[in-house]
Order: sequence, then structure tokens, then C-alpha cells
Amino acid sequence: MTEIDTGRVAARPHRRSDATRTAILVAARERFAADGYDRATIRAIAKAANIDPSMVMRYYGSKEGLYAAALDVDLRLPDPASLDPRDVGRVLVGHFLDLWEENEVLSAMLRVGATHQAGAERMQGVFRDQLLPLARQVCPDPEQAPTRAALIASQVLGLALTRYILRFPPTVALGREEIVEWLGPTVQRYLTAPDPSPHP
Amino acid sequence: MTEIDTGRVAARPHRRSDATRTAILVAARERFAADGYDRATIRAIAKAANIDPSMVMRYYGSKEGLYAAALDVDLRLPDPASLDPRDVGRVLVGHFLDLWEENEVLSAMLRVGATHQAGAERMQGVFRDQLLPLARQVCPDPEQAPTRAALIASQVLGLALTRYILRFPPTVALGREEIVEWLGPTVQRYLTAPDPSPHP
DNA sequence: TCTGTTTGCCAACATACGTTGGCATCACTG
DNA sequence: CAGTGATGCCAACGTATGTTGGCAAACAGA
Repeated sequence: MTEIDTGRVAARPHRRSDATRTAILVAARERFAADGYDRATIRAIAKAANIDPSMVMRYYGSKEGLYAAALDVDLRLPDPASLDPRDVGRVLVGHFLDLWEENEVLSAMLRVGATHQAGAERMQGVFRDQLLPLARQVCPDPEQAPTRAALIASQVLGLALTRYILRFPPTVALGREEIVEWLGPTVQRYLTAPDPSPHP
Repeated sequence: MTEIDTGRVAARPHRRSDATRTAILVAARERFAADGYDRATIRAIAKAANIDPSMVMRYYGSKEGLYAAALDVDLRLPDPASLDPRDVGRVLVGHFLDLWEENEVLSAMLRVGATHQAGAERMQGVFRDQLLPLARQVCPDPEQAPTRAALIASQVLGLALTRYILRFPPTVALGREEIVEWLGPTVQRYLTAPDPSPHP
């Protein structure tokens, strides 16, 4: 009911409240990233956006609606066809690092995903719609793509968890290049290596 | 005030309330693991333990105190001296999988650590006091132990995150042996491989 | 048996939360 | 300039939370 457009086709409704709306989204990402779902209260978000809590309800319907509007993620994964196949691992790791440093959306998604069902499903969606297709395109047997994409997710999310959420000191101290050199080959192997043979 | 012993040295105070006390701890782990810190309410924990919420306060002082009492973790890491050095990676991965399946303490710690400061510090403590010493003992240059232990933590926690918390379907579908064969070599490399050389 | 402590529950507190409805004010359309 | 909708704030609702104090019953030691 709040999202009907103002009459014209769909081109730039140009609502006077757009500034407020985006201020709310920015503050929401900030609070979700710092505190997770439950402690990121609508009142705190509103205060950070310098508006009244009731505006959040008017523009986004509910806290769940706000979460849904604030946290959609486009990983902007590179097209693997344009890459040296032996470099994919390193490039991916570097790309993910850039994404995590660039803004707090991913931190917010991870913090919320850890305790909130909708957040976990949101992350499953990002995985399924963005990382998995890339794996299907690159890895030798497309039937293994889900497994391989999941392994990559485990390593990349694990690094983000220890570096940006739990803030393990040695992980925080690592430089970008070090991380790329350590994790790149791992991701490369998960993506392109033949099945690991059972141990003797 | 609640934890003074009953007079004797320290040998078995034998309080009649011990059953209640452990029931509270069990219920607390259960709720923390399922809901994280904020949504695991003292009332819900008390209901799961079939006692009154005020008992939780009496025996553990506060919700923070309950968390501190409920979630201490002993990883029981194997002594690397007793292992074939080329098997350490696989053994460690298998051991961590057993720990995660064995009970819900680690799930609780991870869910709480993602949104709660004290939880994150608790995980840092486990890392520092248990995983890092093992790395110091095994990896070639002990000065690199923090980095290498942190890398292992990132991979192992990342798997746990995607498998037990976010429940990515492909990760959940993996069998124990598959995980060991995929992650074992990764952990082995993080632990014992020479520095990765910068890419040309 | 009498006395003091422990165990447990009940009722209540202060606070914080998401959410709602009403009422001004501003901007635009006719 | 009149009027209609959008924008914003205020006050309040119902509910839930962590936490507290008091009181009854069960137990332990003399």
C-alpha cells in the first residue's frame, strides 16, 4: 500500500521523501551490521537517520519489510569467461575482499543470518542465484557445481566471519595480498580440481 | 554471592539444587544454539528447564552470568606429536566435525558470537588458548603460528557456519568423508605449507 | 523436635520494544 | 487562492524483557 507509484509509468516517481527513505536504509544497514537483527531497534535506526520511528513503519511497513528493503546484495561476480582459468581463485578472493571492505551490507547480512531465519534464507538466495551459476560455468562437471560453490562459500564466509565479525586479531592483521595468496589456491582447488581421492 | 562454597575445602558441595542447576545449563545451551543471545530469553530457558525464571537469576546472577557458565568449550584437540604429520589436516577436520555434531555448544557459541560482544571474545579465547598452541607446535616457523591457526579457523568455522547455522543445502548434504577429503588438504596446507609465493 | 538455611514459585517492577492513529505542516495541482 | 495529498512528529497502545523481593514448603543440623 505504501509502494504504489505516483501516476506516471514507472520512471522516477520523484517523491519528496526519497532523501528520508534512503537515510533510513543507510542507517538500517549500519545498525544491522553493527548489532544484528534484534538489537538493531527501529528506534535506534530512526535516531541514526534523524527521523521519527513511525516514518520507518510508514515507508517500509514493518521491521521485516525494512530488513528486506535494506539488504539486497549484488555480488557483481566477474564473468569467468574473461579470466585466465588458472587465476579464477585469486580473482574471486580479491573480489570478495573488496566487497566486504566496500560497505557494510555483507556484514549486516551475515550478522542477521546467524540468528534470524529470514536472514539465513537471504544468504541462501545470494549463494544460489549468484555464486552457484558461476561455479556451474567454470567447474569441470556441472553436476558438482553445488558442492564446489558451497565449499567456496564456506572458505570465503569463514574468512569474513573471523575477520569482520569475530575480529580474530591474526585475521584482522592480514593484508589483502596475503589473504589472496593463501585463499586463492584453496578456492581454485574447490572450483577446478578433480575429486579428492579417498585417503589410503 | 551465590557461589560461595559450603564450608569444606572444595570437594563436592553437594547442593540439593544441582539437578536444577544443570537443567538450566542444558536448556540454556539449547536455546542459545537455536536462537542466539537476544531471542534466547530467560523465560524461555526457564520453561525448557521446568523451573521458574527467578531461579536462573538466583543461581547465575544475570543473563550474562548464565551465558558465561553455560558456554565453556574444550575442543579436546589431539596431540599432534602422536599423529602422522601428513595426516594432521584430515584428522583435525574430522575432529571438528565430531565436535559440532556431538552437542550444541559450538552452535550456541557461534550464534551468540555473531551478534554479542562477549560471545565473540569467548570465541577468540578458545582460538587463542586451544587452536593456536597446536599450530605453534606443528607449523614450521612458530612465528607464523597465529596466521596459520587463523586460516584454519576461517575454513573450519566457515564450514560450520554454512552447514549448521545458515544450512546451505549443498553443504548440509555433504557426507563426513567428503568434507574430510575436501577440507583436509586445505587445513594441511594452511598448517604446514611454505609461504605462498606472490603471484607472477 | 526446634532452628536456620536452602529451594522454589508468585507477583511485580521498570524498561524497552514494534506498532498505530491523530494532528499539524509543507508542497503541489486546479 | 483553495484544496488535496504527502511528509513528519507526538503520544500512546499492548506486549515482552531482565530483574527483584517476599513468602511457603522442604530439608539439614542441633
